[in-house]
Amino acid sequence: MRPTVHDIAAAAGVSLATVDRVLNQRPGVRHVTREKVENAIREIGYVRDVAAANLAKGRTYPLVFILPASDNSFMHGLNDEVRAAVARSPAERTDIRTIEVPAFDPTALVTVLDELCEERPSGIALVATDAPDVRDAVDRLVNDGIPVVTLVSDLTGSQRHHYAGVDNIAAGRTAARLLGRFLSSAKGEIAVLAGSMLVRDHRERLEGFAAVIAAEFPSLSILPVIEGRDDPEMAYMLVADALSKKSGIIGVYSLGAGNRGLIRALKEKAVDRSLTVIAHELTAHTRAALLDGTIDAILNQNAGHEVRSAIRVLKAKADGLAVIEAQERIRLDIFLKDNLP
Amino acid sequence: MRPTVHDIAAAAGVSLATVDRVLNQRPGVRHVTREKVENAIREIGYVRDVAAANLAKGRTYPLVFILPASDNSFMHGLNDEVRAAVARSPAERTDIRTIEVPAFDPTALVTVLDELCEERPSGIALVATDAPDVRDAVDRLVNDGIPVVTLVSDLTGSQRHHYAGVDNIAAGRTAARLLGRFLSSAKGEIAVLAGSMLVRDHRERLEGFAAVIAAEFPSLSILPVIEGRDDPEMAYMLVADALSKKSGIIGVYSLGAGNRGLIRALKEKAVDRSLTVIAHELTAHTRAALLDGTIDAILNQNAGHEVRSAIRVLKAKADGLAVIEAQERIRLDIFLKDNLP
DNA sequence: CCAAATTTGATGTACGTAAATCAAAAACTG
DNA sequence: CAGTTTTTGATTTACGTACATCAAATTTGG
Repeated sequence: MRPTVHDIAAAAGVSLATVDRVLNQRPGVRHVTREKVENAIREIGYVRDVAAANLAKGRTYPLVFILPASDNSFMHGLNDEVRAAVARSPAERTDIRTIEVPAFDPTALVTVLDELCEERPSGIALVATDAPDVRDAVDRLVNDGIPVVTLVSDLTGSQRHHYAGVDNIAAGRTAARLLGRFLSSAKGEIAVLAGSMLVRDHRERLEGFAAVIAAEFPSLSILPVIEGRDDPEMAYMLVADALSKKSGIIGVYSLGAGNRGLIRALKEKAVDRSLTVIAHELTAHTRAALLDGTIDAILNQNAGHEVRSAIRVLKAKADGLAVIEAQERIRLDIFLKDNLP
Repeated sequence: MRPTVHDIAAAAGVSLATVDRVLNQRPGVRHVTREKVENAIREIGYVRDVAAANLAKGRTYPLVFILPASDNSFMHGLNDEVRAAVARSPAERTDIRTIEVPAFDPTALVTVLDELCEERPSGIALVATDAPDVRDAVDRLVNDGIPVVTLVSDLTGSQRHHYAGVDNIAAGRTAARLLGRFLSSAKGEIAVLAGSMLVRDHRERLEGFAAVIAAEFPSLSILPVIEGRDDPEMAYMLVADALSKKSGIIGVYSLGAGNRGLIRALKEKAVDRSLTVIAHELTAHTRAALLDGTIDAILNQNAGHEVRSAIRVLKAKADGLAVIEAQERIRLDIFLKDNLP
């Protein structure tokens, strides 16, 4: 059986109360006694039974998720996952609240963050808009001792405790290599559809994509980025327009959301052309497009994993525990029509 | 605060003892009373506090992992993950034992399984060799009420409770599409290196691979499968031999283990040829080969996820709880040189 | 060396559930 | 309706930890 506090007390030759004082860093223990206990803990390999501890403490973790109010499938999916986490709340001792803010709006985000400074929840997860004001607001929270993790998109230069999302530079590079190899030695132009260069994840994907295309696929040239604000309608118009005007396009990389619009544009304007298309985020729309051949590959981040990881990290930080970075790494999924879940 | 057993007792107008009898299906409760309690549980939305229950029960789960004694990186990795799970045992209330059996040896596997029938652990996970004798031995265990999950490779027609591994047909199909698209319209032969057709995962990968190549890439033809028994030495000799004799080979699919040998053969015999190579399992060797361009893509199953999933499922089955299949789905990782972890 | 302050021990209660015991009540049986 | 069986209630202990209280021992300062 694993050792308990009683075993430590016996091993260290002190009382249960003293062990408790050491374990929970309460005052009133002499230095020598504290060391005796700590040695005993190490020697018999005691690890606190977290379940029992939480039971005794009756602790709950009030957490806040700040999500952009974007009308695209990915954000809806992210919302669903947070709701699923709320449903698991009783078992996980969490108490999760969601706040919606306008997308790509640093000011709104800062307002919300500053309000939370007062409320002092156990932890905050936010989809960051990458702006200095937001960074400062986050740093204020961090300095106030409130754990903060960025979700999906990171915040440059901030002191956030953790980023729960994929490596977007790697994602862009991967997209480039897939596109480049699928197109073999063909020569032509690549259209890139993004949401906004205001969010770091989109900027990084583009950066990685452009780097690999430039270095390894010189026969491909990248057209100026189309910013569709993750909005299906806007994406449709912009992409349809580009396809009409540019006849040299042989590939498309959609690195943001709003793929509904992209797919519609492709079906209307590119039926006769054999485009190679790579998109991000597996949704009902992109899945159908992958299956019918409109899209050739989908890069995906699993929103469920991201939400669960964010919660685990926030809880750990709230308790001052270490995070196993390797375990919290969010993988980049690559889907072809054959390995869809 | 979430409801407790006391709340149910009050709501149902019965005593705590009766609630306990219903919750833990103990005898001595009239049908009407039982229903009263069950209604109360449903109405106030009670969910058992598993942490508290486990604490009270002091329950542990003796589990057994049966792994093949193969000297390749993947199996070493699997072993490491099981050891990591052993390290987490105290926190997870598991008590995990590992048994090594000779690889591809149904008889040895059956012997071990039959011994476990006596020992009656809480659950068994095994890397199955796909043979009727093994299936019968597993079915005996299942009929004895012992939870059994297959790990990495499944067992045809058996009543095992769960399979913790990737969809190998999908994996084979994915490999075929990647290879086909990377090779574009090139014409030539594809060499396939497998471990053994005695294990179902390898058979299924081949099946999926061959199906897609035949249906969608008619310019490619598949050479007779090379069986390297997941052994690096054997794989080296067989692949080197094939590369020397067949000059029409333009692609290689390695669907099993022993890639150390494959890589050596490729470096020695195919420096001058531009082969497209897809292999399974990310190890130190395949990773290096992917980075230096010897391998073009790696399909991977995350051994850690498989082991953790197997444990979760075995525990759930031991307690007669339902498994959330979607959560236990093991994803197929696709690695290019750009998205390595 | 005495008083004050600090450190330690002893003990009890609580968290939510499991499991057991024994008594009381209710339901059946003939 | 008495006697038996079944069902229910009341109560207690336990799991491992947290936390509070009060008394006792030890150390410290003057």
